[in-house]
Parts: sequence; structure tokens; C-alpha cells
Amino acid sequence: MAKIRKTFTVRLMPGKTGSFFNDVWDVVRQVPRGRVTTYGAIAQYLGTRMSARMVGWAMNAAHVLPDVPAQRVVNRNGMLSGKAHFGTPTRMQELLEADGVVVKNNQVQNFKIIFWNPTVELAL
DNA sequence: CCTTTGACTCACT
DNA sequence: CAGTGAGCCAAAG
Repeated sequence: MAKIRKTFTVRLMPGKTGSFFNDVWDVVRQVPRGRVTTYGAIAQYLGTRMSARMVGWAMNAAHVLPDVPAQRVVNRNGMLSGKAHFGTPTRMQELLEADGVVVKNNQVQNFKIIFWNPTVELAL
């Protein structure tokens, strides 16, 4: 279970156990179907919202994992900033729509409604 | 080892 | 209100 860590002694290697990436994946895996979260929200949950870039990095690494719904992680505007990493430009949207999320123009509709905040939902 | 980069965000101009 | 710069930290070159 991911907890707030102030010390980011990660040293994560692909295929190995790490803290930062592992926590990110852990959180993403818990995003309910039909909901989305943001890089910033995850970063904030992990202790600092300014580490959002690391979350993106974790997502990039998460592509090798089978059950990490990276499509449910978007930027703070609800835009599908990571769609370019899903093989085809429409893949991410299709996955979201399969979750019941309405996507239009690379942007999640009703974003504020379906937004899933780990800091709240996984309140510690 | 030092430099660059990245699926981000916030603050200031 | 849009554009720009800075901060963040780890991985890859």
C-alpha cells in the first residue's frame, strides 16, 4: 500500500521492487472503472505535487505492466496528454470509453465529476 | 560523471 | 487571459 513518503529513496530498476514507481502503480491500479485521476493528484498523494513529472515517468515504465490502467491518468486539465504512448493515437480514448468515460477532443468530459483523488479516496 | 529530457504544474508577467 | 520561466527528481545518453 502506498503511503506518503518524504524520502524518495527509490532506486527503482525495471522489473525490480521500488517505492516511487511502485506506489504510483499501486494508486493507479486502485482507480475505479469509469473514474480518472491526474499526475498532480498522485504526486500530491505521494508527498509532493511538484513531482508530477515522475508520475508521468512511472506511467511510461508502467507500459510493461498488464494491470496498470494508465489511460485513467490524465493531466490536470483532463486532457489525454499521454495518448501518444498508447501505440495508436486513439487507443487511450478507446480504453477510457470502454470504462464509460466520455472523451471529446482529447479531453475527458465531466472531468471534475469523475475525478478520483487518491489523497481523498485513500485518505490516510 | 555531467547533461538532457520528460505522459506536469504553478507563479509570475 | 495567454505566454514564459522555474521547480521538481529520476533515468537515459
